[in-house]
Amino acid sequence: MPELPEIETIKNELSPRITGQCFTDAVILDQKILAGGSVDELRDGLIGRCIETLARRGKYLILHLSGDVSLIMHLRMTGALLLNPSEIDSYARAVLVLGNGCRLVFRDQRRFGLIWLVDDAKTVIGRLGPEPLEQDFTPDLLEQKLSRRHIPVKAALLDQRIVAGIGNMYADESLFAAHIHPLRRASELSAEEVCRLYQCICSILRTAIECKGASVDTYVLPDGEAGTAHCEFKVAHRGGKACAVCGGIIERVPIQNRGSYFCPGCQPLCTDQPSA
DNA sequence: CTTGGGACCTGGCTGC
DNA sequence: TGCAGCCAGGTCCCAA
Repeated sequence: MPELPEIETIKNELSPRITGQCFTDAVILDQKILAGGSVDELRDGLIGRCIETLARRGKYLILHLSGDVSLIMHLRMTGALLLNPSEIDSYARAVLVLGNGCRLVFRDQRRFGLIWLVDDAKTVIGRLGPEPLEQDFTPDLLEQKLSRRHIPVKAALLDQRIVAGIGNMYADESLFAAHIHPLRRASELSAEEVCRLYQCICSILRTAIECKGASVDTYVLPDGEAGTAHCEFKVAHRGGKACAVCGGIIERVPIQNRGSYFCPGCQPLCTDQPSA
């Protein structure tokens, strides 16, 4: 699933290859990919505009275009952005053609991914919380936000208004690294625990970016290569397997209808019983 | 205001 | 072998 490290990787890989290029054509193969407006409106708004910069906000990829317009993409669960793929298969939803001949293909099995073309990016990303790897995200800010929420801390980490870009995989990995059970109430974490969680979130995300993302399910880099961040996973998608730290069996519990994986030995629900 | 649950979508897996 | 049913999950929307 593309989360912050995967989108950051896609941005980094695409940026040197498409910055400065103008759109010469846009073929929308599945109208459902458009978050608003018609196919003609998108084509009219896109063709002739140049890509000035690429940015990422949370799990959104933002292409700042000439004329103060932004093309925003969200890959949701199974989306991928491919640059000049050898084949355009039945899962291709949009093909964007650039002046240098490059074809940027939005591929998506489950048809949840979305594209916006807007004058003001804030209409799409305005509600997002702080960027976890930026300076304005601090342990104090995280503690302040978590203290008001009486939901499981795992659910709080998935709330993009609390912190942007964390999804199911990296929430599980961050909680494991911080030795915090995913069902602990967000508001009941100690200041020390929140600080630990903050450090683990930053560390887990940075490592995943260095690995160019986690290729579970359909995520690949724009050139079709796989990332390797999933090789570092300790609990995510490892239900029933042995914990590499304590040897216990990794369990799965549903939280907000999402599978949450954790090690009951390393992440005790009771805080007064230190882990092995 | 907060919280919880359903909808969206389809490939892959399980079980009969 | 065939098929029904369920699971995966990011975000939005609605109800309590």
